Amino acid sequence: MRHLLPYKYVEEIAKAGSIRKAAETLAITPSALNRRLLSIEDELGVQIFERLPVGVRLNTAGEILLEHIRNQMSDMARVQSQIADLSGQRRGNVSIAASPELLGSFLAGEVRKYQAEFPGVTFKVQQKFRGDVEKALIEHDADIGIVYEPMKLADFQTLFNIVQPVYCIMDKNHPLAKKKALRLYECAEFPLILTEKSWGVRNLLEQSAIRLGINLRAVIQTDSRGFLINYERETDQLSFDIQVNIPDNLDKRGMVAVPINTLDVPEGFVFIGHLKGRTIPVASARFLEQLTTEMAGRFG
Amino acid sequence: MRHLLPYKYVEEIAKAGSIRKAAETLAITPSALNRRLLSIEDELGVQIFERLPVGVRLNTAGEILLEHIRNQMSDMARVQSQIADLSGQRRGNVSIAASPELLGSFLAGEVRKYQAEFPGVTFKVQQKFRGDVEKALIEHDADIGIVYEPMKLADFQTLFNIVQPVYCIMDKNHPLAKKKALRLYECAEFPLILTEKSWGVRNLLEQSAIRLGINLRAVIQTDSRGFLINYERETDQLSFDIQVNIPDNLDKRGMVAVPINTLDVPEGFVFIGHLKGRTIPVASARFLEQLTTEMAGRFG
DNA sequence: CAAAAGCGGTGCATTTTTTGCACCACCCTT
DNA sequence: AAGGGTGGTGCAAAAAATGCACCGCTTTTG
Repeated sequence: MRHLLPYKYVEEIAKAGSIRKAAETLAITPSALNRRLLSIEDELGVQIFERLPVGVRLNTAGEILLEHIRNQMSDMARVQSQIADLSGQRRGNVSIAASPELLGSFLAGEVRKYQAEFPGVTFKVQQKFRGDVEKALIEHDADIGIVYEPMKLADFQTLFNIVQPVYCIMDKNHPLAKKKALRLYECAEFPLILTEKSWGVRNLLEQSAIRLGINLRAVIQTDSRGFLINYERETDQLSFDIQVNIPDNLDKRGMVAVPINTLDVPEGFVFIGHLKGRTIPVASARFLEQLTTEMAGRFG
Repeated sequence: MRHLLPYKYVEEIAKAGSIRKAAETLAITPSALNRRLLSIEDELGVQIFERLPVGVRLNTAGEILLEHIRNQMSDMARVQSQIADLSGQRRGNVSIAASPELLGSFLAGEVRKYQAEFPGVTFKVQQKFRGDVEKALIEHDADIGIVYEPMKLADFQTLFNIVQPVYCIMDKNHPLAKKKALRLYECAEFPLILTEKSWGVRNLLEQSAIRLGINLRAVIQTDSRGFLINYERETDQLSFDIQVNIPDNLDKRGMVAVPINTLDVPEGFVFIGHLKGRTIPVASARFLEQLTTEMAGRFG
């Protein structure tokens, strides 16, 4: 859309913090970009950026305008998506910001299923920690937010939520493998594979450990789910995950998943939704629908 | 805002139903306007208007786009208003769509009071019948809606509502003038000054009359409040209005207002609000605030 | 039934706008 | 004091938008 090029320029200048840098990434001359900015400010009657010796920075007026710009651009994306949908073609981009806990096999499977049906739809999946999912929505960096144990939900329009108990994953020959449910102190006797503290599961475990006076001993601490998958574990080591991520074929890999007593470690909540007051593009809305239906069917 | 000129063009073409006519009111050549439209459709990848032998008409895609355009333009107005407000100047336009019942002395007084404080603010006051107020909001023809006895409120965000009983207005020497409250059959014995049936007050009266088996005899029927004000009435004639429109100095004009028994004629409701999901400009928001505060104080 | 009038669309010359280049004044870091 | 960074500006070139004249078409009019 050529007519909202000025918007793109403002956004880029704000992001780069300098006209010259923005001009570079926009592939135009600083002089041209500068003049466009001046002309916008002229039309608006006020400055949008305050000029610093090292560049420019948005002022209050600029922030108001930038919010409008972001709304406007993503609403235009919605319009295009909706128009494309009219002619039967399902196109567009589904942009998801999710906590790392939710980026497991489940989400990947759902994306694949959706793409098989609508090959014209592209996906953008970003990993964001609990507090940052909402931020990504606010900045229109993502249409859909999926959070485990969110920190706040002020601008978050929840469309679906579900409880997700924490499971302990171990070798099928592990001493605890035959139990129906585990107490946390039982787990604490073995070497643990844990994620970073910023993950929701780890947070639940730590808080429970503090409350119960238990010390969790991490032999491996990582923030990478990929590493966890590829790591060939010792038979006595334990790891943790939420229900949604436990694959059906876990036993074929010689592993089992045992739930942890919810009195010890409370169930966490998964929230799925979008930014309050937004109408998201058709493709995103449909994927959201598929996601929640599937979740409700499998874990409701 | 030069960059949303294309939007203005699309809106005007849709309104005019013909490129040539639109070009005339936009003061440009039909050729130029046509090319702009073609370029927009080209960028969008689909036609926005279907071409008829007698002109053009929006298709579905065009309607989706037009809704976006209207949202976008009025949100830009809000941004400008908010930015202007930052620098201490209160500027902008307050656009009101109100039922004729509410266009009496009260609203006029409030507008005057507000303009005395903020001379930079302009007002646009449109009279709309009950069902059309909401329509004006949807089409972004007005920021604020004020309705008496609305027909539906699907897209209406109510910020304030208040009951408004119907009063009977008469000469101070009228036989009924000394009463505390009137029954409808008492009024029906005298010649009545009534508004058109599309007015909410008239509607309330008619429905009550039907229910009670009373016949209302209108000696004068008008849709003009101005006429009512200037009409020098016979001493036995009765007119009706809602509480909010009864001026303080009514007795100085030798008239009195007597409420009608609410068992006969139920109280009507006044709703004040704006379009759902909108953030209205600062000036409008402030005026809305003044309006509701004043109403609550005087009639709450 | 033919002429006239209205419609959207297009080629071309003209006008307006935007861009790129070179350069200025300024501030901070070195 | 020098060097590298910043935003801003005059001027010529490039690009985009516009107006004019005209086409093909359909509906309306006489």
